[in-house]
Amino acid sequence: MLADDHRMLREGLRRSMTDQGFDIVGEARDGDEAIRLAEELQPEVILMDVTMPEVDGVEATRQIKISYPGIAIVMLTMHADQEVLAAAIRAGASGYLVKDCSTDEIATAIRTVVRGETVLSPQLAASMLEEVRKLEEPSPDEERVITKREEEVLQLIANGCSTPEVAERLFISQKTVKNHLASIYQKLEARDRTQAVLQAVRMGIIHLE
Amino acid sequence: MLADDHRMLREGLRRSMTDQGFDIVGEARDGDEAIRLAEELQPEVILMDVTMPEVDGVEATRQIKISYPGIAIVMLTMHADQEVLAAAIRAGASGYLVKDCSTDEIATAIRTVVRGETVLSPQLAASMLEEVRKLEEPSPDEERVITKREEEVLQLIANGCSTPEVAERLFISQKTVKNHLASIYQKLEARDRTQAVLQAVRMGIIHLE
DNA sequence: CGAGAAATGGGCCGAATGACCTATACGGGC
DNA sequence: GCCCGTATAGGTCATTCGGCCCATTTCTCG
Repeated sequence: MLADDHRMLREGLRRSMTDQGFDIVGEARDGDEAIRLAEELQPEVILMDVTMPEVDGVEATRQIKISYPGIAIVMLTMHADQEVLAAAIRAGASGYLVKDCSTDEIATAIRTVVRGETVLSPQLAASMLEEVRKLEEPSPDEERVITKREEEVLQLIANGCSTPEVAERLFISQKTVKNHLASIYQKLEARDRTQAVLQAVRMGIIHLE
Repeated sequence: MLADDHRMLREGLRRSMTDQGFDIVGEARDGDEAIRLAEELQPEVILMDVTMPEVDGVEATRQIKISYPGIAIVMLTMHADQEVLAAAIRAGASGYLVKDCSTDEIATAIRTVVRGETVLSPQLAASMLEEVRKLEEPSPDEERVITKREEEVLQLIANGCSTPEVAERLFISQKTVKNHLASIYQKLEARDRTQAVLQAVRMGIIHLE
């Protein structure tokens, strides 16, 4: 079964999947219709676009999987987006392909998911890995709140240095360290070094070693 | 090409993959041999066990992919392990299957990876998602080092309380709070509250709100 | 050229902090 | 019954910490 809001894409998919030996039992133009048709037609596999009017593909997937866990759902998307990918698989999707893949690839994916396996486009597998890898730097830093020097001070404090030790390592006086800290407290709305460091970790400014 | 240190498994794979229409051009018994044979035979796909003598499958994958990015490598493993999965895909593996999957599933996986896509066993896709989801609770707490009371103190400190405030909230004296902190410092090898809280966060004892 | 930010530094002060010592009470386990 | 860990609490002390006042230099940007 197909679920996509673009007629041209649906027709293209229908033709190529039919050529590949699949039967298209129905087509939905939005998430609501996908849910209704899935119930009515009980397809083996649904090729579902992520972005659709009314109800998006992820939500439709969630609802269909609740009622009919046996229906395998392959999400199609225009762009490799880790967030959406995670949401889609959490919703129960068995596959996630970017739309520029070949009809052969889609056919292979369908054959894969009906066997209970999961298929990801390579770009998405990569981006998923990125997400796993970066447990740090979650924020691309909309704007640099903390200056370079302040960041150095913060990092040293996080690494276990006291004020005198930071001063020693940076070759500045304790007073300057305190001044930097005071500035940091203001910017991070912290009232002591502990809160400042925690806030900095949350914001991805500094990293736990 | 096959790479596995168990003869029985290699022979089983060779037979079933041959039945599925694939040609097995070579078999390796360890990671070193896999690297040498991959270079010599230039297989389209390698089915590679993760655990092998000499050089493990992940490292062999990395080295083969550096020299021959065109060779697709499907990792086989006994257990669903997120860490290894991440390492494997970072090393360049195109697929990651648990060994209890059917020969049909392996065949489908091979056909999928030669098309440039990525295949994950559903258990692994699930565990990968878990890893993404749980940005907290990374350690299952091998043993409870910190007592319940100490944990309460730590969490309050992490939430921004000073010693007097912790005392107030827990209805104990400041002195007791300090005693708990001193005990915590010993156990976490920290010398101040900042280090204690950071260490506790690293160990998953407390959570950033 | 002047405004403003960043980085450096000083002094003062009260509160918080951490190290060191002690002590009592309540559990459970050997 | 005794030991040990946990939780409670006290005291002393030097150090650190953070708030508040201030200043100088350098640099960039408009």
